[in-house]
Amino acid sequence: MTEVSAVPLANENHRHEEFNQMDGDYSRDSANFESSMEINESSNVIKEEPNNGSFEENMKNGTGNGHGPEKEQLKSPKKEDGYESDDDIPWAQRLAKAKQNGSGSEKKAKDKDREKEKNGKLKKKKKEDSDEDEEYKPEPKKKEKRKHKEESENDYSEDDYKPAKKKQKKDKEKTKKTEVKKEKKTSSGGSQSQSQSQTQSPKKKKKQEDEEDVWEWWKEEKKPAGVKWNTLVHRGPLFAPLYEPLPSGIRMKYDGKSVDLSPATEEVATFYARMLDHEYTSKDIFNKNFFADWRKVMTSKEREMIADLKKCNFEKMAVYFKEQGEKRKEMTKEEKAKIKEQKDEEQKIYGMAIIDGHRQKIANFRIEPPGLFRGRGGHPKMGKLKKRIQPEDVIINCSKGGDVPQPPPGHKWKEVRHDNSVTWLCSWTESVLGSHKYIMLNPSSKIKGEKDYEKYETARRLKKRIGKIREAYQEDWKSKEMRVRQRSVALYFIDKLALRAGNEKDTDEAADTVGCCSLRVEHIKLHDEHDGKEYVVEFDFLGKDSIRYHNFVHVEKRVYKNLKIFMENKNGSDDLFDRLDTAMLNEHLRQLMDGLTAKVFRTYNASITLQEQLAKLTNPDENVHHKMLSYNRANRRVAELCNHQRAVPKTFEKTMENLQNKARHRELLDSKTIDNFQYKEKKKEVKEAKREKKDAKSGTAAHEKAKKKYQRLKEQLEKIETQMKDKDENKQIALGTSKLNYLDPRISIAWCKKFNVPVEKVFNRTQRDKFRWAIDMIMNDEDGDSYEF
DNA sequence: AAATCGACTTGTGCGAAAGTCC
DNA sequence: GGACTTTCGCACAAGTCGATTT
Repeated sequence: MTEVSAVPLANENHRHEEFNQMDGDYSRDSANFESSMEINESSNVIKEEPNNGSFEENMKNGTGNGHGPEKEQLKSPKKEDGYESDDDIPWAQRLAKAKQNGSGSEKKAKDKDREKEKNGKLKKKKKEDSDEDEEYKPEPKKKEKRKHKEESENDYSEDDYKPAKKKQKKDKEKTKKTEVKKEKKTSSGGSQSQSQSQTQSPKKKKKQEDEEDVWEWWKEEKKPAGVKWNTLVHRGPLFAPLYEPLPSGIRMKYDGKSVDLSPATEEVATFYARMLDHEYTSKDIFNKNFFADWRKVMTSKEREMIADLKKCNFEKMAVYFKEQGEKRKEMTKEEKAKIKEQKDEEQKIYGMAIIDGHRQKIANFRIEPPGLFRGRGGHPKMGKLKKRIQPEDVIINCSKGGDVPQPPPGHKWKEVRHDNSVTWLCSWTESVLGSHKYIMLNPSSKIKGEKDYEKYETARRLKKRIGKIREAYQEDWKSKEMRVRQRSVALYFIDKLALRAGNEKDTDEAADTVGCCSLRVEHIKLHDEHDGKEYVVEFDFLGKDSIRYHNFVHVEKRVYKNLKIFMENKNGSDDLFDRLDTAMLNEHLRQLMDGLTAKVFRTYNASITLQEQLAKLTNPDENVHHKMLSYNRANRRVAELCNHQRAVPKTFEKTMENLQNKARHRELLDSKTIDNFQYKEKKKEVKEAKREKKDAKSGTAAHEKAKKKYQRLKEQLEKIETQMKDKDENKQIALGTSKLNYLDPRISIAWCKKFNVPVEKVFNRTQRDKFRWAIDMIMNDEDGDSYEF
């Protein structure tokens, strides 16, 4: 199951065609070009929001933010759609550059830029670079000059989204807005959100739509770059419940004897006890890390006594927790309802923030409880103690004024700040890796939604330029400069295989995983010929979350030869791209297109693949059920491309086993079980055939026969395999991640619209909340019909 | 100019809730 | 109505990428 077959995207030409064909879909209207120098300069000036009534009520004390009602935005020349030539560096960006260079004219700035580019190239030009088979000495360390200074502003100049088309419908839409509720409201009577005319499945309980207000931010003007909010009010984090010491009968044993531990020591012991039947506790690093950290919280007496983890017996604790778990399950309805009510209450109080006058859900308002760090893969820090977070560790970020959240009694915050250039509400430093953790808003919020929208807009812009970009990097395969060649080959992988960028990482701090730029020689194998294709690169490495990426990919001859060169005179543990890192790559990409980075390719290729596959697989005459099958298959192609396959879930295997046993006993075979039997049977046959083939003397007729049989059976097996795969398509591969993070929701929704599939079939409640902007844009806009499927 | 930091997105796994089956 | 499955949401780890520090 680990092997990823080469995805259909390998066919470059085909893809090119598709892109052009579908220009109308993944395209945009001419930019609504709002940026101006003034605004860029004063990006942190706080601007008063156009207020809606409830705002004041929510913000009882006003917000002494010192914001003035200034709202002048300089009109700048509208940029035409296009983006074709080299001259299309966004206007505002050029200005910024010009300023940096101390030159007033954008023209000059550009020239200077070109000069720099040239200089950089000349400087690098060495004798080593002759031609394709040049000899090149790998650098022991990658050290490349960064030639250009970064842009100082994130300007949104060129391709800001347009506020959705101003249609007359808008007024009607307005009525959909649910009331913004006051914080105080306790009357949670459910019957007031009748105005919701949304496509709601009738059987779904009216899930009290009272929480979040519908903020149609995509119809509003955008804030100047860098300003994330004008007012932000929230209640701070909800801390983990305090530790409750175990009942006196429940004790750990050391060396066979029950021991009383101090509360702190006991607490940490319970973390371990809870994980006893997890694989983690069998790992040396885990135990070593745990024990070291545990000892740190022990009293000196305890430390003296407890010297060996192996002599610790947590069994009694573990059993106790299991019992508690059982008890929880067996609680009465009333008890359960009570707990739920409590949770809802917490959600109401802590789970909401008011941002620019709108109530928005918070994603993770509960502070992570203490526990043992569960790193993935071979993480060097696994088992370390994740300490309890106290108010004194927490930084609060919110509006100035009286609505600053109060710390729990007897405590104070680490800091309260009012930084509207960031989106987080609270932050703290986590104790294992020392990295930052944040409380942020839910994906349905404006702040997240807008960012998501921008992401897909960038991907759309890439669509228009991808042809040229591909031409350019293919040209670079022949470059005299090794650094350029490496860059172009890496980019090719990122584009073709949707690899991640691959930042360097510290192996003392994290598991040894790689992405494109950090690939090492040992991660690829070159096959002059494989499976009937020539120039095949075999990738085999651990990527994010230590998920294996294993793929055989046919590549162009030039790429193949380049790889050979890159690998010359290197050890397996040497970097494949020794003259490249993500910073350089992204800097190059930024020069090709505003906002372009490595990850945009993943978004773009995922989205275009979905659209392409939907076009190919959808049959308008089929029923909704079949159409959904097609949709899921298209989605699955994307998941394959992104390598979002999860190991066959344990539950799935178990299910199969159970089914089989049942079936045997009751002779009641359902189709799933039959498939599974067939499959296993066939597999056995194949194995046998293989052995027969092996046993038969080569050259003899028997051998030939066995070989044929083997081939035939193998094919049959493959057929069954794919059939099963189809049936269980949604279980073998995790579609969720690509659906949530890579697929432009507008494609899915436009597809629904065109083929009369209810959106609810494709997106569940949460997803619809997250993608409300897209649903609105497509469903209420004739643009929605311009997608070609 | 590299190393580190900070903020944010992407990813998996797990537990609870919801659904299904007998 | 209880046992088992499947789905969903959340927790939180692990990436990306630009900014800041050294």
